[in-house]
Amino acid sequence: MSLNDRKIQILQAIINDYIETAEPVGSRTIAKKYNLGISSATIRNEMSDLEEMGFILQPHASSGRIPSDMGYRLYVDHLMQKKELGPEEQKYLQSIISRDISQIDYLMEETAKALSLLTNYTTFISEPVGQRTRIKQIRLLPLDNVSVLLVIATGDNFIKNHVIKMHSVPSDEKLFEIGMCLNRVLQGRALQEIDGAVISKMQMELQDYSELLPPILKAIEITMQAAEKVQVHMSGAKNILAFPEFSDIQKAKSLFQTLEEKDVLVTLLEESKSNDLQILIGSENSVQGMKDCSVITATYKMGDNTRGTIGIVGPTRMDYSQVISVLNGMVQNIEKVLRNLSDGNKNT
Amino acid sequence: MSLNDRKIQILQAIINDYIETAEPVGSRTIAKKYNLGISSATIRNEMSDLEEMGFILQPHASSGRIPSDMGYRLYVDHLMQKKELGPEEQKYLQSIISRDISQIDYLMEETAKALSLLTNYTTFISEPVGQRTRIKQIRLLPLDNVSVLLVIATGDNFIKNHVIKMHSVPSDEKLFEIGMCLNRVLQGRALQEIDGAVISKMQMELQDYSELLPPILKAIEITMQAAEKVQVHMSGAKNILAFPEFSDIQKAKSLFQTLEEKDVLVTLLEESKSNDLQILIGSENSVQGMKDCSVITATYKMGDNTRGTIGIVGPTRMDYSQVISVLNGMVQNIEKVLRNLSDGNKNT
DNA sequence: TATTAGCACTCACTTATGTCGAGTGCTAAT
DNA sequence: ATTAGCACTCGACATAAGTGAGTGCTAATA
Repeated sequence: MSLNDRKIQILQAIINDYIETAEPVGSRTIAKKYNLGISSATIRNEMSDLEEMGFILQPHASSGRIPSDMGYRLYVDHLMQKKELGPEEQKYLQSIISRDISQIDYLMEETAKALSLLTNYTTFISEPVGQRTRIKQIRLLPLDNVSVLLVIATGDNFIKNHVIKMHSVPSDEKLFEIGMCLNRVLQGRALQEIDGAVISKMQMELQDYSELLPPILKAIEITMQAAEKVQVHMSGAKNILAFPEFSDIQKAKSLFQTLEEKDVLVTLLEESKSNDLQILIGSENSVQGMKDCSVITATYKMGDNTRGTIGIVGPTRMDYSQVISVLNGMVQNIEKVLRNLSDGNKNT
Repeated sequence: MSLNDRKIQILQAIINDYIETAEPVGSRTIAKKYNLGISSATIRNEMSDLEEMGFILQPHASSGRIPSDMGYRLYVDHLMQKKELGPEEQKYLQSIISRDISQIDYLMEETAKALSLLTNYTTFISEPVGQRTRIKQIRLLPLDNVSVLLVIATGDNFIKNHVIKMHSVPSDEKLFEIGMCLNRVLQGRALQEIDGAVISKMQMELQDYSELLPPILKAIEITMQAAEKVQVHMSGAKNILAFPEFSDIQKAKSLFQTLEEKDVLVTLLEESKSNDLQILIGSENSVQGMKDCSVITATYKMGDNTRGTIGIVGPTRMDYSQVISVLNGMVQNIEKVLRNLSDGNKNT
């Protein structure tokens, strides 16, 4: 029993129909709707074979067939034809990009919103992260007479701040001096590389300010820890409720539960980071609680090794080709915006 | 027909029972469960009166009664007895606070999570905002050979950054000089107070750097605009799905829709800011799409005039007294953390 | 030999019907 | 003023019958 052309045609028909209607599809429907030139009886025989091979299954005896995860996998890998973006979608993507976005979290928020609106699935997206764990530059600034501002620029040009409270604030010059010293010693280092040796070196150099060093080091630690945390933005969670596969409130609730745990999403996105495009269908997904969903992730780059990931979650019966095309379009857009942000607007 | 003691007892019984069971409560239930020393027939007569007065209503003829918004209002204003926090709740609140939280958005996130966990309702919380629109201090720092970092401290000691890209970066000293000038002119001003006069004054003082001023001003504008946007964090949206009043997927979906629009939430929280505690019951709520919900908001302060608001949304049949006690406890906790943050840990 | 028409059978879904129980309002007795 | 009693209402639930989309199998056909 081989997967001949006709079987593939039938499988394709089943998948297309099921993606559209969410109803198990029967032999007669296929015979009528898709002109394959064969009768429903023949289709029935072929479907029986397809089921035996594991590409489709029956929710219950004497019902139509639905694609299995394996069926979707075949579809995604070999059958699906790539859709091009429609003009109105293209226009919409443009309109997102055209606005003046310069705050990274705002860009993330808007992107997620746009994607969930376009696809009607749930979107999440992680900020671009690269050399974020390395210290590029440190500064100390006097803020008022009890506060010193610690500014740390990380390797991927993200900025983190921390206000340090002190009983008395050293002069601007002294702070500058301390800052320069910190810079000399810590530049290029990650948090976990700041060990005893490094600290005692700083203590040596900053003997005159020995009482200032501990709070500053503490602040650096806190700040770098925060910097290492990857932010993730989500949008369109409500879309889940529109799908018949989640009309059971319990199912919807448990998926929501999963989506509310940011750690899970971060892990998921981080794991996908090495692939430009990754499709996880149903049980292929390692996240418990998403076994009934498919997740499509796409990675966007921002020069060097700085990258972030977008994920779209939907029922396994999702419109893979549409999501992929929208995702590709969006990745291009984001990369364009980020390029503008990092070197396009020099001094103008 | 007056609202005598007995009627109030009955109303209270109805409300308590309905909050607990979500089922319309009948006269016989009350007679059996609450020992009021009167028969179900008498209760029936009183209930008929209470309905006429508008405190309760019948979902359909020949069913039990449920409280009306007006009934809840009476309950909240006069009948409800304030609950004290249980020991395990108190402990839980302590455990949230005891952790070392120094990043404001992390504090918000954790607070929201804790509240939604404790109450089983949906929580949202806005960051503390005060003199955020006023510039307290401006600095310019060289970052690398194409980037200058703009640091703005706002009146309420929040820090905003913006990376400005330039073809060539002036020396440290020059940037310092420019920064000081900006400081002199802009300190204490809000974005909308930077008018033509102010700008030309800066142009005068910074003649030598005339080509640098426009991008810097642009960056200041963008940064201050971002600073004015109030961040709001939400948690526990999924809890909505557990309530029978939202077992209709459509209803749940439309509430989700509302909750996903951050602007709506921000407005809601901002409007409540002048009250320490505010309770909006069902139709009292001005937000369309929340007419079937009650919203309890509490405001926390952080010295001066800096304050933020916490909101908890649930069905009108929510456990008002529990939410209020948890909310009060949490406000105290947050204020403690914020106090520590702003002056408790001076130089230690 | 592959295909197809025909047929019996399955099973979810819908509709109709009856029963149950919690609840009400009214009336007459206490 | 209160209460017991009674007729009535109406949603919830269970049962039964009918419908339709679907299947698998068999025998006839190209």
